[in-house]
Amino acid sequence: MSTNDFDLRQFLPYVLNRAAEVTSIGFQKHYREKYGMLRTEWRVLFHLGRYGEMTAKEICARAGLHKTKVSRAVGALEQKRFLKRSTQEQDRRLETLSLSPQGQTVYADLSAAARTYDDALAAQFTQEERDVLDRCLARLAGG
Amino acid sequence: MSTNDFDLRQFLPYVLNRAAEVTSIGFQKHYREKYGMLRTEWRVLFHLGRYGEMTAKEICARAGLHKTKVSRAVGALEQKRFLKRSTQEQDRRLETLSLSPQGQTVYADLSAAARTYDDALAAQFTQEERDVLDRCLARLAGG
DNA sequence: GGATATTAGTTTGATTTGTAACTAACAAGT
DNA sequence: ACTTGTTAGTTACAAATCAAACTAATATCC
Repeated sequence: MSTNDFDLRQFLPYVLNRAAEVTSIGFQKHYREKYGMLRTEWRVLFHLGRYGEMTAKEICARAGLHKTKVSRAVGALEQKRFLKRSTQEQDRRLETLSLSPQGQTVYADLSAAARTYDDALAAQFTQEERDVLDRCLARLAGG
Repeated sequence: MSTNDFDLRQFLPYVLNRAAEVTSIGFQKHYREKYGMLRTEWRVLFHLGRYGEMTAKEICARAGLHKTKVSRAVGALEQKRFLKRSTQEQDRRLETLSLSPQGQTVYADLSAAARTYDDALAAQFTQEERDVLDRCLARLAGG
């Protein structure tokens, strides 16, 4: 049981983190340089743009984000006029969040950039590799 | 070109990040709860334990970490008495870093835990899936 | 040999994140 | 109605990160 037969380069949390960092930095410039957004803001914007209006709670659940992160991201997106809040009548604790027209434009731009970026990443793999990769990552992330 | 045919769940940077977060949190308790270490400290310790003594510069290159992160991690590990520094004679800017006996014990414990943890993760996959996954991640992380 | 440039590593201050306590609205039992 | 509990979201403070400026040692150019 030597300690020397364990290689960091095969330790999944490590390799996943490095791959995530590398690929994230590449995409970051799209939302950061162009719109001054943070990663969580981008995720929140994406969820609203892709899946339609919803409450902060729902975003937390779908995106796997803590409510304080979502709260701050929503505040920042509101300041940028990318999203609107409207308190629900039947339960005034709940706010329905939705993108403004400007937010929708930003979403359209960024989702197109994301697709292009993802295609470039996918070009490194065969179709079969990509299928396996997606399947494995979904299993890891979903649990 | 609808914006609605792009799914976040197939966007590689997003899925990689979620998988990395989920798997990292699971392993975190081993180094955090037991030894009060941070993720960067654990990475530095691991590099020294696995690959032998080296300078901070080399750790930066191998681990893909910024020098400020390494500097702080080295300071923290030194305070915990897990590593020693020794200035090189021929170039006194360089410090050779190496684990103390105590640090080696910690490394042995954590690398064993890492292997167990990784085996549990790997159990979700067939051997072929795991091979493809490792290959793809290495390609993404290495570029 | 002395000015200038590099390099290894550290420190500082601003930004970002995490944890936990907090407010406000609603629900439910008595 | 009124205490108690729960839920949605915010705020406050501590911890962590990032970028840029800094120090000290060495290398290089004239």
